[in-house]
Amino acid sequence: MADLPKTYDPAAVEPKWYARWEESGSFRADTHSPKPAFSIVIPPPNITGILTLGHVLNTTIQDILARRARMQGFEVLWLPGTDHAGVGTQTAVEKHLRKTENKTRHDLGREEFLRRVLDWQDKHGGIIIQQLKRLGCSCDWSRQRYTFDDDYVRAVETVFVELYRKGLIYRGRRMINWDPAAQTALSDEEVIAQPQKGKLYYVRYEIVEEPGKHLEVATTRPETIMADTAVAVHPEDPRYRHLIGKNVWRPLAREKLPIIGDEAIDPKFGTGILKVTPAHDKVDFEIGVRHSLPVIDGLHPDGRINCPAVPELDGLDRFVAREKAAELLADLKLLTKAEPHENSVGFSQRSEVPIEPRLSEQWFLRYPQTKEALDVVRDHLIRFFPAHWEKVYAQWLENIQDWCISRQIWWGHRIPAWYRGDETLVQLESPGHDWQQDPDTLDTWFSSWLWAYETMDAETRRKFYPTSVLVTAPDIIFFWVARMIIAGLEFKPGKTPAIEDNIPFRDVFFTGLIRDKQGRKMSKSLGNSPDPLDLIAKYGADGLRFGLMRIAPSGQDIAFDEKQIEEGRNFATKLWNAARFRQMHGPSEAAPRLDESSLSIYSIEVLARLDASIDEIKGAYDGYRFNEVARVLYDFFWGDYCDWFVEAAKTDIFAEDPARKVSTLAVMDHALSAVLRLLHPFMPHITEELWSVMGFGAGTIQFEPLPEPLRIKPGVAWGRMRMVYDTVQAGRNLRAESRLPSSMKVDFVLQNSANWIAEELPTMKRLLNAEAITVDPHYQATSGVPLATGSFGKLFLLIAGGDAEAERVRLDKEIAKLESELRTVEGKLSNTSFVDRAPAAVVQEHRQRKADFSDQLAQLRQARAAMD
RNA sequence: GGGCGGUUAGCUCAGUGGUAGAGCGGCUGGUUUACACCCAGUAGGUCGGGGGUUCGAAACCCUCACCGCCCACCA
Repeated sequence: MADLPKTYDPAAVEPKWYARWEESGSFRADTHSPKPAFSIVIPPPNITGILTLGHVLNTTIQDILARRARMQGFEVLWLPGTDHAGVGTQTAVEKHLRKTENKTRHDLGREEFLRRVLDWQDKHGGIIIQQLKRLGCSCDWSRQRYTFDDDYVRAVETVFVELYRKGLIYRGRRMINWDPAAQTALSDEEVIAQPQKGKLYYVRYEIVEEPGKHLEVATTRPETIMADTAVAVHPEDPRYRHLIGKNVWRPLAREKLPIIGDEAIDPKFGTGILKVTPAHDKVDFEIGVRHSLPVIDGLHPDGRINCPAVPELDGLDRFVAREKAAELLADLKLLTKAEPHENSVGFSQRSEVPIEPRLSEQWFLRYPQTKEALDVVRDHLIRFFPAHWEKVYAQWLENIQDWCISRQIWWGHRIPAWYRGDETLVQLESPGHDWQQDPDTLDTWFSSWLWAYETMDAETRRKFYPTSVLVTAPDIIFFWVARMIIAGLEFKPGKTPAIEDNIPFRDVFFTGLIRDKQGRKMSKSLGNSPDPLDLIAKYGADGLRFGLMRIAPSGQDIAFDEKQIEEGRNFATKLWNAARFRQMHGPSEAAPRLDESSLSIYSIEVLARLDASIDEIKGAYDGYRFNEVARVLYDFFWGDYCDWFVEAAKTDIFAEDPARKVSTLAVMDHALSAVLRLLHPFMPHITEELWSVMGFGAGTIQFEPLPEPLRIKPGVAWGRMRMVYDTVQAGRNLRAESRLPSSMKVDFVLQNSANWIAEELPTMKRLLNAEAITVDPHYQATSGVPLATGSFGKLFLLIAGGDAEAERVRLDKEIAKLESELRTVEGKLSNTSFVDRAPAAVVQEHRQRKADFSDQLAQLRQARAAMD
């Protein structure tokens, strides 16, 4: 048995064990294993991403589940990989290009740009994998996958072709969300509505048939007036219904527009009249379809105005044009007013600019299996933790719209569609040299939704699909979770066609979001996201993991505080030192023998509490309450085991009776061994190190079975132990209330007649730091003796050496305190700049205090001298 | 507009019908032979407001307020 160093050094221990685990193939999943299967696929981080606290939370939970499953005897597959992250990666490379070469991707051309992306990927890709390893993640790295692996790409394309042939994927000219910065279409999910302060402009449109009379229209977007093709009122609106069928003059790019009636108009908003701009608004587009209105596209793809008829506006950025259009209208005396107005504007999730609703030719998916996807969650074939996410999920599926899957970016899976003139072919291979492939790529999520099974070969799938649990953040419940469920149900990759064999996972655990202390989301731009690698350097991976898990309540947001990580580190140190203490008293037993008849009451107590903790931990795991598991382990180990049991056990350990010592050390071994195993999923490195040093098992802790409760029966021990602890607590309290230094030796008298107490007196003396404890059922105290009453009877505190000794101690304290204060004052007064510059009154006050302190001190010293 | 979370000690959070808890921070005391990344003690809370159910509510019901999130075509 090696000696344990005085302090635990995670930086040395953690990488050592990780390397050994990898070398020994501990994380490898065996498809031929007879053990039952447990599997998780990692939510693939972006290939060029770096580790965030969110990843730490997410992957620590997965690691905990995987490691626990191994100890429970499952064959575990934790399948890792990365995502090519289409828009995200492309944006990063474009930004870099602009900064270093002042070029856009169009300057380079598609081929060269993609070469640059691959360079970028080679340079930055995979960093996050190394970081995950540093955290201790027990993924089967031999199976690492990438959404851009050749066969994965082929699978994505095949799915596209298949869905096209089923008629579920189609190409159409429809209203989509256009990102003018990235210049690509986006799905509805990639648009984030944000309240925006703007103005509501009231614009007068002259009625053609009634010259001089106007209709007033309220709009937030005067720059799109040139693309108006009608004005609309509610057909029942008494103010305006007689005007339906007449016309107005469009105030910019003057043109005759019909006044139409449509139910979609809210008579209570603004003036109750809507300008209809079918090319630039979803509602307007639908109105346009109902009334066969022409569609005028008044914007360039980059968001500039496209309207040569109004040269003042043509070519201006849309937001500049908004101001300018208002000015033009004001000049024409057609702007009545502009009042402040707050409305909700859709922003691109990626480029953070307002999206532009735009009519565009794109590829769409009509979602299959939506009803089935609802059913599997509602019927709990797939269980959500916490369950309230079921409602959010259902709400989305019930209102689902077709998914715009084509993107006008270059980094991604190419759409397998081929064109020649008016002909279109959808197939994997090019039909011939005179055919042009569709230039667009697919939404990244169109590849991610196959992740749960396309990362596995047929054999692996037979053993490990469906996966046991998915651990993810709730912000991708629609992007990923829901779509994976749909993909599983649609493509049926399972071993039989049965629904339960094809859902991608049985449980979904939604983590919380990590926020900073002010409750803000962690973000790069705010700079409020600590680098997990720094935290690992400071506190160790185990400390970070445990600290984070202890404050991560199921599914609730977490306010991050580095203090919590520090506590995780402290807990690791505590564990280390408790093991050191055990080790100092001889070698541990791998299989300690516990003879129930010879156990001390403290042993029985700690074993019973261990039993209870094991039960609580199991219950907490069943509900994915990881913070509860961590809390139970922390409380049991630090409180029950270290603070009470070890301290009480010292009586036996330092005493002469070998039988009691052996028994107590056996209990320590049992408890430590159990704690190490229970803790291993949370703190894999230190537990492995201690397991090995203590010699609890011949090999790695990773596959050791978890401890089972002994079902120890406390009998009379519990009551006795409780009484001892109560006495100790009361005695410590007495001592503190009497303001005695904790180092000062004191005597206690316990007024109690139980004869078993004699046996426990040495332990009570130790815990109370008492010189002596006398048991006397008939003790008569003189008045004024401090006393406590409780289950133990009465406890009296006697100062060894009598009251005089107590007084001596008290005086020494006060003298020391006064001396210190006096030094402070004298220090100030000897500082010339203080004496010269401070207000005279302040200096005077200090002099007074110096005099007072000196007087008091003299008196105290005199009194103290008189006692000797 | 609809939905979902949350509001408990200075801070971060536990606690789902039975005497308000932990850690940190504060204060007091401590070189007790595992650990100062520690030990002992202690102060601090009309559990967001109001109403109701109950012998009893932090917890259950109603309502309001505030914070956060999600969904939604009010220009």
